[in-house]
Amino acid sequence: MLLSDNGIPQHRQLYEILKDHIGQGLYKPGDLLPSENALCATYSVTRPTVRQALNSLLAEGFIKKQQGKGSIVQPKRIGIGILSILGTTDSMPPGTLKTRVVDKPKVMPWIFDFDFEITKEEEQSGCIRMSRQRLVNGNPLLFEVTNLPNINLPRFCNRSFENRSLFGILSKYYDIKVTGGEQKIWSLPATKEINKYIGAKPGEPVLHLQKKYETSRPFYHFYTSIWCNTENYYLMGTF
Amino acid sequence: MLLSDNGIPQHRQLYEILKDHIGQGLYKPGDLLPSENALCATYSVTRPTVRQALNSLLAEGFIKKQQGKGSIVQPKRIGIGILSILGTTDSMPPGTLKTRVVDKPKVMPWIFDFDFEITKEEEQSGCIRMSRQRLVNGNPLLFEVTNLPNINLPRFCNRSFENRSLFGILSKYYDIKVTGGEQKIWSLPATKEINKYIGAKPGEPVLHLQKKYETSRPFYHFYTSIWCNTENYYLMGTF
DNA sequence: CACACTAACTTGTCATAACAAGTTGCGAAT
DNA sequence: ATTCGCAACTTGTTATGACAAGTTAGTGTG
Repeated sequence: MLLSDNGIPQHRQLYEILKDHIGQGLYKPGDLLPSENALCATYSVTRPTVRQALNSLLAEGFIKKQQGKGSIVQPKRIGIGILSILGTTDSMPPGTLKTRVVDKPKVMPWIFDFDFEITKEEEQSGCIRMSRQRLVNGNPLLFEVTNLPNINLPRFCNRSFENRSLFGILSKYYDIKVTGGEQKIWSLPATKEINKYIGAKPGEPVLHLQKKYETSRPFYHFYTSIWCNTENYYLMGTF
Repeated sequence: MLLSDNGIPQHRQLYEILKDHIGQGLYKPGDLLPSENALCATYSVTRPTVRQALNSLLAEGFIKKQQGKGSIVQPKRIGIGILSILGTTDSMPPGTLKTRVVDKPKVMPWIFDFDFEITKEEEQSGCIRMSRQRLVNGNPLLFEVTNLPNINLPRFCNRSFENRSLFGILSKYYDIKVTGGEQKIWSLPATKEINKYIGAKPGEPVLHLQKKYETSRPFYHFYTSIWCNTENYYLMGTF
């Protein structure tokens, strides 16, 4: 079991493999991952590579590390990683999240209902805007509006996003990977509009996130606004 | 300028130095830090050490890195890091945050108004509880209740926390450093009690965080609840 | 003058090596 | 049977070296 020489760094490949294994239950919460040296042997890489992969898993809360003991798999939690670099889909245990497209992606002028500066080039290119509703265990919990600059994304508006990950589509078809970003968080009363999608009665407190994502394509950013009904669920993160 | 051989790892020392330099304005937003090789030479360490320090600064949003260019100092933002591993005090630009102690630290039985499990040992030891109000530019914005297990913290209740950092006191006097943690975030209506401290009228949406901190002392955790008035400010983070 | 190329930077990735520090289990001594 | 201590693990830290990949500024050509 070794890693080929495509363009993807080895530590990234190993990260994906281990994340999948944890997601599939091959390692259960409380279990130890194979030791760093064991992973080195299994995948024919060296410790710096393995440690980079493990540090990514650590940063996103999938494992904890304890010196002298090992890498301990953490229990899956609703919303883990939604505050970190993961997309909404990747931050939920597989199967718990359903996505319903409310407004299909459509090219339009920018609507500045989010609070980040965009560049002139982004503004002139126009905006691809879509909105999606997210259901956790059948309950509508999140409403998400995504704005992407309309730069070199052929056929984007024709793709299906029903129950599929935006991050996955950007990565697979356009080789755009999310490298980081920033977010703003606050609390506000639900509006009638929001009520329709996440079932929070108008006036009830709702969690609001605005995110700016940076990507592997230079100067290409995109922006999402998320409204979250936190009456019965909360967002969770590790640090 | 070299780093001595005390117990603190070199990458940690370099991290602190660079964080201070950025905080003091020696490097301004948009500036490049010295290159990795230059830092190696200046502090007589090697690249893995420098890169570990820079990665910590990156994770907490103080810098961004760009391949081929360098490490770019980021603008200071209100609340940066409050969602990450930094304490409230360390996550604000120096001078903007004032702390007022509402209830001095006091030993008492645990009050489970927070939503984390604690161990039997923690429960039996009792709890040191304190509450503080945080003012940003003179405006009361945050109300913070801290619960620590009463285990081997001599003279803790006699110390002054007025305008001082809990993280700093734990580190300086008890050699307890925060190594990580988890948090839950949701939105709820302000109560009369909360209204007194952060000026949000009862019923208005308020941001609520509950944090569990893990420390360098094995099995020692502490817990904070934070209420935040987000009418005019928001919390911000990077990822 | 405008453009293309190159050299000299930067960070990113990865291999190899050694020792420190924390954890665990086993075997010997009590 | 219990305890102690050591050996064999684990991750943490740090050094050295090499090459890949992205940026920038200057150089030379058209």
